[in-house]
Amino acid sequence: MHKENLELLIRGSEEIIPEESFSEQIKSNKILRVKAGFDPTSPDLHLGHTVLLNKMKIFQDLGHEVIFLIGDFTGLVGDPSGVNETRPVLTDDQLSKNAETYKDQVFKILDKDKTEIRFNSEWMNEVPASEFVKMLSSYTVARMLERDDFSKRYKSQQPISIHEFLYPILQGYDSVRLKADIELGGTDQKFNLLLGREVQRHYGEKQQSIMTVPLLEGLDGVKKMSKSLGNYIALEDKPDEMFGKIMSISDELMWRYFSLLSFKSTDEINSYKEDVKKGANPRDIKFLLAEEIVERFHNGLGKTSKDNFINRFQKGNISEDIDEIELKIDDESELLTRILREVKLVKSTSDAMRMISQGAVKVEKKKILDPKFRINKGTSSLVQVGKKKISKILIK
RNA sequence: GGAGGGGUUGGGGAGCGGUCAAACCCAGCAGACUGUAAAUCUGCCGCCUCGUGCUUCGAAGGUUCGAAUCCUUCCCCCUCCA
Repeated sequence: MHKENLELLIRGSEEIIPEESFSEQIKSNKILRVKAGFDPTSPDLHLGHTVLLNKMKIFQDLGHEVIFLIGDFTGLVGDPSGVNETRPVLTDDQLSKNAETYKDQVFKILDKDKTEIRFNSEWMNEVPASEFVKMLSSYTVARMLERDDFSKRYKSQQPISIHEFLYPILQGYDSVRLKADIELGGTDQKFNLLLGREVQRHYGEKQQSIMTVPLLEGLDGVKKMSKSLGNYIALEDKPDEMFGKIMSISDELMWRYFSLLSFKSTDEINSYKEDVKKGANPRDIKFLLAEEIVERFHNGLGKTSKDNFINRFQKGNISEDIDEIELKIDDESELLTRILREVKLVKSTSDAMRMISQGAVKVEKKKILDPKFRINKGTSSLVQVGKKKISKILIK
């Protein structure tokens, strides 16, 4: 029983420190407090986050107390992990808004009734200065500078603000306040997680064990999935969009996604690999992945998305249920370039001009090459820019 | 506080009085080819009313027919010394 649980928890994780105390904790039969922190800087949860959330869910299913900590206070500081420049400081307003959005999304995976949601502003706003000093004395500048991202920035003469040193310490202090037994995080969080142990010791508390999970690469297949890099698949993405994004990843990356995101068994995944080796079209295997994931976040729509996809890209049909956008104009007709900009199919008029000159723009499936092309009032037309951007626009 | 170096279009990084909307690389976008994959090739990659148009090179002034390039002041970053 214990052994099985342990295996279940370990599977897919990157590193557990220290391993012995972790396995003892699991074997102890005690209900453990498992903490994972989220920075409310990007309001959209994406697939990258789900690797961690899924792990949290497993702890939850085994009866442990899972704490979803929203770092609204630490968000003011900004996590320096893996960043080569100082992060911009967010306003209170942005932070609270982002935090709310998080809450809505996280229960697509976690069990609402079994999850403890906390904000670290809860205690951080009340910490007296004397306590703050004590907290900061738990670590040294020298050790802080050993850390990879800091030392790189230091060497390459990039600025490091003092408040950035605070972040890992504050995160560690959260563990003290929450009496965390285990803290989970991405591999980029290793330093922060470990520092939590130091802070706990400084406060005479039991030290947490830490578990890191792999970081999911973004659509580009190289950098980690993140909102700021724009290479993400959001949980809130529409089914067709989600399906399309998954289909656009490279074949290589697909296996990575299978192992980190799919709930299919390892055996099953291996058999897919065999199929591809024997000549199966990787695209068809990718369909399975895309369908599974869309299905998970949009109940019952996995199959529909797949059909839409095939229809649109393999058969060249354009599905009927494209949202129609209305655009009001003053004159009897309007320049296509302006329409494209208004409807946000392009980012500027200049961009529209470029797209047209490159033959990327189609109206009612006919390529438009005239930069002065106009559309009359009262017509509804299907407008495409490139392969992916399609809108039905009603000019009023 | 002192000495020196530096801030250029998303990132990196040239330019150092006109030929600069600004080399080059990366990222990105589009086209061809495809499996909306990868690779490759081609083009684009500030803004608009698309013109010998307009606004850019940390900010504000100044010199000049002409400034990203020179001068002044200010802001910011880095290094060394204190």
